[in-house]
Amino acid sequence: MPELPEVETVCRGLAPHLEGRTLVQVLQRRANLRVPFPPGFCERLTGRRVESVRRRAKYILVHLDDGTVLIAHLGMSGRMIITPERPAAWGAHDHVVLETDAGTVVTFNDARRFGLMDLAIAETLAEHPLLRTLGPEPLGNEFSGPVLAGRLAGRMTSIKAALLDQTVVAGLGNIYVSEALFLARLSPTRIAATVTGAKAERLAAAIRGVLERAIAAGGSSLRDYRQASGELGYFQHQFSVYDREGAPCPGCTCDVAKTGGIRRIVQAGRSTFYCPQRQR
DNA sequence: CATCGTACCTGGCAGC
DNA sequence: TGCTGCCAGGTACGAT
Repeated sequence: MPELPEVETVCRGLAPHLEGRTLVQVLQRRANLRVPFPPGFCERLTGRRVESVRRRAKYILVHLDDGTVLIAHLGMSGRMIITPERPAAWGAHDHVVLETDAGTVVTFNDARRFGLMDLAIAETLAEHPLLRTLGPEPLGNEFSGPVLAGRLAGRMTSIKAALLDQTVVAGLGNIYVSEALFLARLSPTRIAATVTGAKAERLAAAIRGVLERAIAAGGSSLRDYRQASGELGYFQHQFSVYDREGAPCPGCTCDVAKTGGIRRIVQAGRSTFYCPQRQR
């Protein structure tokens, strides 16, 4: 999955093809993804004009002219494929198809089906169960060291696990949590509640910085992730620690033969990568 | 509430 | 060349 930078990249790729266009045909090629589609899914979208394509956390939000909002999540393996016309044959995991009055076709493809689509009403969007409990947007004006520290207060779990919790801060995933903790020089095993003051300032700045740089690079292309345009992102070449077990720490000068370089541990069932010398 | 383990689903890859 | 087991960007849910 795509984390915040990949979802942002997908939204930016979709916007020019969807905004201002009318959805002339919507196909739903199976009954459910991670959850069932809402009743009347295709009918409620067909004939509607798209006003905007936005992002909240890792959700894509497509606002339509009647106040309906299409909520889409890419899960781990979801992709939006844009083609100038309907493909000759459907792919094995092409689940939803949106065709615009320009003839452009957007196909939602998701092999693992951890993604989902739902419909909401614009006026009550923030109260939707999928969005209601989300923490602040890390690229928003309201996000800061003190805000982050406040949301970590009282949390006795690791800072790694806390940052993966979308109610603490929205949009981070397994890659960018490792990267942000490295940049902030904080150990992933540190108790979340101990990240206060200057440490929280460092972490908030690291989160914002790494997400901004990843978006500028078009996201990270690992395995099946691609931009909506089909292009690869390039941020994976800039990872400091993620998937770099045993590699030299880019911030340290110590001998890899002695330190073992970047270390991989498992927290809450997921890989974490970090430099034990540099991160405390 | 906070926290943890588990489940969901498919595909790619290393190792035999 | 198979086969097997492990791993993968996420989230929800139940148990404690």
